[in-house]
Amino acid sequence: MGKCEQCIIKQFNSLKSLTKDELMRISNCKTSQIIKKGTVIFEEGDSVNGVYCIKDGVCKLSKLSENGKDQIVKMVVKGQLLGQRSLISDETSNLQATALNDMEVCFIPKSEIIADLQNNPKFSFDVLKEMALDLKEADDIIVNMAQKSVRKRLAETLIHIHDSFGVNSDGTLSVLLSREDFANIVGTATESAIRVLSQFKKEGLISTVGKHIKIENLNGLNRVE
Amino acid sequence: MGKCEQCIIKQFNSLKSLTKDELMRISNCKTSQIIKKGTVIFEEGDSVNGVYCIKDGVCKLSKLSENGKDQIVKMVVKGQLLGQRSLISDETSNLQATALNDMEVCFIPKSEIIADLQNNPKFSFDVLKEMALDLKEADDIIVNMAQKSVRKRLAETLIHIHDSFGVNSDGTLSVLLSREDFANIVGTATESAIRVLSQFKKEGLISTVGKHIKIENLNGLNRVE
DNA sequence: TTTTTTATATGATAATTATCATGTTTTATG
DNA sequence: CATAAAACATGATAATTATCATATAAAAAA
Repeated sequence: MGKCEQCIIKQFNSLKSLTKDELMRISNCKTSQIIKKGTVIFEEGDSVNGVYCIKDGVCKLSKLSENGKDQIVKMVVKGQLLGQRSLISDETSNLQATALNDMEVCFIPKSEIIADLQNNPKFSFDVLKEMALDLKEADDIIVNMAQKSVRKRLAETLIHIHDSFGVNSDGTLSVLLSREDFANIVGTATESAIRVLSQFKKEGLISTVGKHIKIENLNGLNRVE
Repeated sequence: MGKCEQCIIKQFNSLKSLTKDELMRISNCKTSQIIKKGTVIFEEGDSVNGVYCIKDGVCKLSKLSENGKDQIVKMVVKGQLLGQRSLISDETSNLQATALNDMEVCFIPKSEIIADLQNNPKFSFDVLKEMALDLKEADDIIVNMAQKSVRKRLAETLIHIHDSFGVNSDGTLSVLLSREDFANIVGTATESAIRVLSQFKKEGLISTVGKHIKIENLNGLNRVE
């Protein structure tokens, strides 16, 4: 099993601010896991007793609404930490995490890392920074949900996935989502998401290779209202 | 001017975790301000160089959308801190803060308190906790915006204001909002908010005394779909 | 107080989005 | 491979919400 102090993934998240000693200690108690696509990593109400450092793959964070739909609130990708909030609060999770593809993660027990949050100000400040960024992004999503059309939100979602998570060698979006996932990000009915994507295709804004989506006209997508 | 170390307001926010020495130092550099209703405390793009401890009054945090509407993302009331994010990030504010009534605040310059965030783990952990709570609330709002009707959202907004901010002696909601504010919380057109409130009134769920709203049937409001 | 402005109210209509129905394609499974 | 299940697609229609128009009431300003 790899050693945290040598792992390059940590450069992309707050674990980079831990000292070598702290990393070595964590390395000894972490567990490395392979998580299959579709697996629920934790669900609403679970006590998440640690953080997951994502070495590979993507997962979605969602919350079940009373109408039975699963609203996706955020996607967490390779390099990022999952479950940071479990370190800060003793409450159970308010979100569900589900793997969107096969993932490789390291799980660090809360008991092992919580002291570092108290003792290493650089680390806690880093966590604070990430949380502040998450909050800013959440605020933006609220505004989008409240004020923009489904068409616009879906266009922005495609652009966001393109810009933040990148594309495969053939130009298709590297994060593969079902139409239902798109609907659950945008907050609309699955049929509506399908319809809008079909429309985008007709307009030449995107193309599809099987389930994979490729952005053909980024400027056009940006101009969608 | 009052002294922070003797001020009871701090019990309601993370400042309670500062030591007496830290509080005394802060007390010497803070400025006490009266902010008139309607005043913009800071706007999007401003660098907010410190935090406001709210001794009295309420303000709204909003973000201007491209369609010209001002989406209200959060309300900050007496006892809470405003502008915590300025301590963590050097970015300019992504939100505008506007006083909803006459406010009394203390402004603590960032330069004076930033070191405490680094040196006092109890304080920084407290800030972290509040940020985590804000994030959880923001996630909930995203789900509501995405999945619930205007009618439901407005009912929930009334209940939230009732439960979190309390009522006056006559039972009316203590936070006085215009119909436009309600629309901007719920993310709908002002006319729609007006219509739904009129409907609630007809149904006996609420009553109005001038601009003031009183919840007449809390269970009924809870049952709104 | 009178005037002007702003906020509230409500109708008519249009636009957006959801829901239901149904068919096709793709993917999983025996 | 055959068959079942899931995902995708699209039409028809209903429900929700926005927009525009206009009227009234309340608040602010002269």
